[in-house]
Amino acid sequence: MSPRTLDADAFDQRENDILECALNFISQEGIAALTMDKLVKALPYSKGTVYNHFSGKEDLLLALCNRGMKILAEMFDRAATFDGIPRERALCMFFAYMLYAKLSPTQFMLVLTAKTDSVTEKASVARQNEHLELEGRLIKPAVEIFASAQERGELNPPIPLTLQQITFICWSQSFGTNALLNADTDRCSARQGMLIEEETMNGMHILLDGLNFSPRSDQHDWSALIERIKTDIFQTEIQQLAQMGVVLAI
Amino acid sequence: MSPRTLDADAFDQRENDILECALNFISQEGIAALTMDKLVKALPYSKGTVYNHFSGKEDLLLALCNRGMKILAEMFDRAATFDGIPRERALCMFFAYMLYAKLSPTQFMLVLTAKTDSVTEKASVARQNEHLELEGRLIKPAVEIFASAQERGELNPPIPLTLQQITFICWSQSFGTNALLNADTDRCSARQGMLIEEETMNGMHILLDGLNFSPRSDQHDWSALIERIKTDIFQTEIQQLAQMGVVLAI
DNA sequence: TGCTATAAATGACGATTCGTCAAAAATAGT
DNA sequence: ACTATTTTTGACGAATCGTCATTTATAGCA
Repeated sequence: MSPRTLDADAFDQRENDILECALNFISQEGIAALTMDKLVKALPYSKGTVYNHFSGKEDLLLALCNRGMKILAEMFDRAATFDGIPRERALCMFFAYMLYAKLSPTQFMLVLTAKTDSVTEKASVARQNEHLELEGRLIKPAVEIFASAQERGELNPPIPLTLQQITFICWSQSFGTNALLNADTDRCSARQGMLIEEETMNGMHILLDGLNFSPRSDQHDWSALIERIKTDIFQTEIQQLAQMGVVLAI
Repeated sequence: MSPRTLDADAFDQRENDILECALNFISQEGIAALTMDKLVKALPYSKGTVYNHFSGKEDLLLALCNRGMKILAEMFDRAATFDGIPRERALCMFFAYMLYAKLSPTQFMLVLTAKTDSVTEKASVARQNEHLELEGRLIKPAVEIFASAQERGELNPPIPLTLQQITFICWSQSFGTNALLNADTDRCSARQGMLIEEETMNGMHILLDGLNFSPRSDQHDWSALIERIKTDIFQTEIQQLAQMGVVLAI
């Protein structure tokens, strides 16, 4: 009556295979060079199967972006567990964002692509909802850090702001810095000599000082904090960067 | 011996026609729907002629982005002439950025597209150099404002920063806010209820306070400043927004 | 072990899109 | 009117997209 073949996790596994293959391709050849035909050729599956997972190229790109955001969410969760005062935890979180941008530049740049109309217009609704949910999940630990700071009286913005607004402002800063500095930097005079790791920290300190988030940037040993973050929380990521030949400037 | 037909400004005029047509198309149908074939059909020129101006679709998009940046540069120049203290002029400038993003959302979003690899990889080198030069031109008046503030002793960052770094930090903040809030906002909980005009100003005040850029946010009548900016400098733009049915929340 | 009903995978196909280039049209001097 | 040269044209081939009729694989059943 009902004999059939269903896949349980095999489906997810295969979806991951496809995404992994697409990421490899993009990393080597660039987004522009990725076509569904070429991707299929590099895959042990057929075109129909790929289209069974993704409604099209844009949907696949957004899925890849979301996959990266899950990794980032995990890093954020880890940052939230950092054993320190709220301002230290906040810095740890945005340090994680910068680390992700350096570690997976291709996937980070997909966030830009995802915010582009071309994708917004063609990716599947389900995938876009997933993207928005992930944004919410990313924001959450940050809001909690600011909340705990507020409870402890360590956060006193000069103008009335909700926790969401405070989080959003920091997110904007961090996003902007990563987006602008992840692109080729040498040729633009305005960005010449800027390092993503330094400017992320500079921007954050200025912002947190502006929020009256104590202790202020000149009342604490922040370089010691960076060292602790690097060894205690993100040792794995630092090692991965080292394997890529990247050494942080801070 | 040498009889021929050359175009002087007619060439530029036609290039502008093409861009205008492309912008109309994108505004109505979206970037994804724009194809060279359709664009040519909507144009009194042939495909070869269009390709005589632009090396391809990406090149055209970047040209459109650059065209918008020229308008923005003009707005920045106007902002720099604002008769006020440095912090007022700085706010005026980033107010202009926000205004541009609201006034020409399509063109603002093209900046994101322009930073995407697909474009970076396919647009012509000349167009990309133009883009970088325009970025430099945009930054310049901002640097000068911070320089004058520094001379007057009104700018005392808690950590040592060059004028370029200070400018970059503010640019990042502004760029991030505009980019994140220009996209559809309702569905993401993290951005719910956020207004681009409010958050731009909030972010800027926090940042400038963090830079010890006097007078601080709570030591001056900034709402009066906004009114002056709206009537004295950007009256035209405010009217254009009004015609679009948009009224600023501030 | 066959047999069957259904799910899943396949890849050939038509429709678009891109960018090119040989041919046609336009132009200014003679 | 003729000519040398620039400019425009749009038909073309290659590449890409997404679909869908067909084929293959599988699980239960006799």
